[in-house]
Amino acid sequence: MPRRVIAHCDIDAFYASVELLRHPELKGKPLVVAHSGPRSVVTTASYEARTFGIDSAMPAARARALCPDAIFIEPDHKAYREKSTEVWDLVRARVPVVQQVGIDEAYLDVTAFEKPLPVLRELVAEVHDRTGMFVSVGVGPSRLVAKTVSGSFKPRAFKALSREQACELFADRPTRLLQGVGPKTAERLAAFGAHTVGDLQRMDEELLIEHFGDNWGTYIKARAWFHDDSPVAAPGPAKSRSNETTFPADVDDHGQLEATLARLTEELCAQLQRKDVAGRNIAIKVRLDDWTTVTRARTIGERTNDPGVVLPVVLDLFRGYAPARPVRLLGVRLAAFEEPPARSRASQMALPV
DNA sequence: TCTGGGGTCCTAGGACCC
DNA sequence: TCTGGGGTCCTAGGACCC
Repeated sequence: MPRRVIAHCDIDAFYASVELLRHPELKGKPLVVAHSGPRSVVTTASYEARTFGIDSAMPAARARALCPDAIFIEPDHKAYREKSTEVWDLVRARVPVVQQVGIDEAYLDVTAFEKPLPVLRELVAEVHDRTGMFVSVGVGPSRLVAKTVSGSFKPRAFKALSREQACELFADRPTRLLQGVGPKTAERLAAFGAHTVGDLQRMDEELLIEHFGDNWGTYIKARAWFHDDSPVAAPGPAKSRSNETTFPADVDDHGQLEATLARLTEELCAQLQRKDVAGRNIAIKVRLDDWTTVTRARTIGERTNDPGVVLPVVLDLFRGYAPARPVRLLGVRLAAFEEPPARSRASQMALPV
């Protein structure tokens, strides 16, 4: 793998920062962007709110308990999309290889620049001047190093680290720091005594492979040493689209559940029609009051985005499962957007010439 | 204080075909 | 009466990410 210079750019407290631009009088106050429902979670907390222990994905009710004086703002996704476009258009105007990840993050391959850091400095300054957003930047030989650096030094991070420096600097941090190690893997690793990145670095690879499988064992061991050769590449077209909703209170009336499935299906099909894609795989998702999650799927012969075709399948899948407990969440999903596979010889022969 | 919504990728097992 | 090996497609669940 030839030498690479990768940057990870992350807009600081993105949604909260957009709100502060529109409501400058709130500057310095703890700000929480979250929907108002009883089961909503925090989308973004300003850094003032984070000092109270509030963080993304936390139940909004808990955030309110932690900081009763925090100002809660309903998300305005249209405004965030527009601001996001402004920011990443400026980035793409200066850097040709950009992989956007979500609304507020991107990886940049800046290997081709003779002096990447000054280029990135100027970019951060320009983005702030023209959009009001602060971008944290981590730089390293891989996406993993860049991402870990930006995440560890934000807000307003600007730092470059070699792989060796990352191995040393993050050795005492929890394994969870590594992108790819989620709560479950961190828990399993802890059961082997691997609590920190350094512990994982020292762990016997054979033991990891034995317990985590060939792929995953090799992968997390490499991550602990910050080895990562994944390229910065624009993602391909979407492989699936879905629409789901959590009820404010659990629902056990099947009439109401089916009406919700009909609405979700209509909305999803309308979205697919706007994007001019159609799928052959139709799936439903049902989450019960005890948090068990069940999916049922069916692949049909022809691609479709017609609710008249999709809804009967959705309802059939739902009736086949017929949840016996109150339902918390319902979802509908379409996938398999690519051309159907070539027909088998048998079915070809069955067709008239 | 109970835990959103939109995605991706991986695994395991079964059906079916050659 | 017992029993191959490989490949593809599909379903269901789970982990993870933003």
